[in-house]
Amino acid sequence: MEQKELSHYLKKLREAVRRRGLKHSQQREAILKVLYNAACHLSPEQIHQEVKKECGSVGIATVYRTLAFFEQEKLVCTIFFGNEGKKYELNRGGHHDHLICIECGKIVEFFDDELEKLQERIAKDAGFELLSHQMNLYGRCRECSAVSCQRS
Amino acid sequence: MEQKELSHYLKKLREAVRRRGLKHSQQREAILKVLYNAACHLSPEQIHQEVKKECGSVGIATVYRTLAFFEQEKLVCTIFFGNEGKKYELNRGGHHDHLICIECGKIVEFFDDELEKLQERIAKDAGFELLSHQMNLYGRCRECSAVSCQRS
DNA sequence: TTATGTGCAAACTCTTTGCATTACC
DNA sequence: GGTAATGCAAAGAGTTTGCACATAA
Repeated sequence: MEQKELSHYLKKLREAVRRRGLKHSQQREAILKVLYNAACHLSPEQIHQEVKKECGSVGIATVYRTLAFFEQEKLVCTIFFGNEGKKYELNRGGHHDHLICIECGKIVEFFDDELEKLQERIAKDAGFELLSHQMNLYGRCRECSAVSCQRS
Repeated sequence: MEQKELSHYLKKLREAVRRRGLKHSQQREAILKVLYNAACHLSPEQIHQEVKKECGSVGIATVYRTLAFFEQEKLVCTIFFGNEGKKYELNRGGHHDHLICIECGKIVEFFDDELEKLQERIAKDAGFELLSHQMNLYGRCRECSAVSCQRS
């Protein structure tokens, strides 16, 4: 999948703001930048920390309000990671699912076409019109498996 | 899958209690009964309501402590339903996943062998030792799809 | 009798809301 | 200038913890 530039997402944000008759704000752009630069999925608290580095004083309330707005506008994807709660990532257009290491917390993204088709079939068989899904696979990554072998 | 009786699960509970050198308690059995009789996945608050009907005064703290214990002992399965938070169901032994209607909240359980195998393959390809997974499919059920057709 | 289990209330975490002030158009 | 956006603090929801008392072994 081709990497899009930050300006692409800033443009989408400005369009969404205009469409809804809202006003531009520095904070929304700053939060979008943080999400763009993030290597992984961030919690609201983590986003708050990052945005403060860039934008001085930013309230956590603004982070929550902005994330809710981004979610509605599909600028971000929300993922629930078990006990770790909601996390956010920039919606770069490519749907994917997650493998999560229960030892070190590493998250690996993957996409599997066969899986997507299978889900469609399952939903159809149950009479459901499928809109979205979330699949998390929990396990031990290669490194952590190796470590636990050494221990035992 | 054959339906097991309540006594089967009570026995498992008593074994777990003995194994850990703990003491029997009425509240734990009452909570187990509630889970056994539940038609669907219950939130801690719902479990609390049900247990109070049967057992007079039961603290919400006891419900949380007991659910944590049941979870460790694999007597219950925990499911995260998006914004609705953690829910619990008795572990009846048969793993399954969930289809969730975003209109009416209906939850349909399903099991698909092909899906299980596919997950194993995906995890293996990524070097993960798969321990568990959760897959939720979100969509509109047959009834709700029909209603929204009428509206439009 | 002694350790575990419980209920209650307080504490804590995460998230949302009200309101005065600031920033955008 | 008018309206939306923000920061702060307070309020809520959900969950956990401390402690005195109750209860099982």
